[in-house]
Amino acid sequence: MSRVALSEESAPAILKAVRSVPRGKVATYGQVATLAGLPGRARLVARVLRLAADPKLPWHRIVGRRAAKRAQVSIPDPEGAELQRRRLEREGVRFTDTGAIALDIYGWLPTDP
DNA sequence: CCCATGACTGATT
DNA sequence: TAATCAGCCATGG
Repeated sequence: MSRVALSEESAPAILKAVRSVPRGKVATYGQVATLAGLPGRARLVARVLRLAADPKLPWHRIVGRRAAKRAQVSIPDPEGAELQRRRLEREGVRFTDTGAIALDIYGWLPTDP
């Protein structure tokens, strides 16, 4: 009867971790997964965010690790990627000339609120 | 059970 | 820095 998908079951913890990322900072999918107690489930985090309908959710603060070393926000939809970038820049997150994010500066460290 | 897909990631080249 | 490859995990056909 209760055959609920794992993504639905883990959603609460994942969304909570996402909401814990402070403004002006960014976290990676893998980081959020670990924070949610689901190490190694980065793709699960991505799935949950894609299906999340909560407009209050700061999903734009979650980026792929690739976004750190080079330009790639992981979002398939070009419009969504552009929206994410605008939202981040609005919070003070700056991108390099190549379109990458300096995680060593804006990457969130749970010990740095 | 096999296979394909994906808002991922680390290692290699 | 960028492009590839190979693992990885959950979901759905």
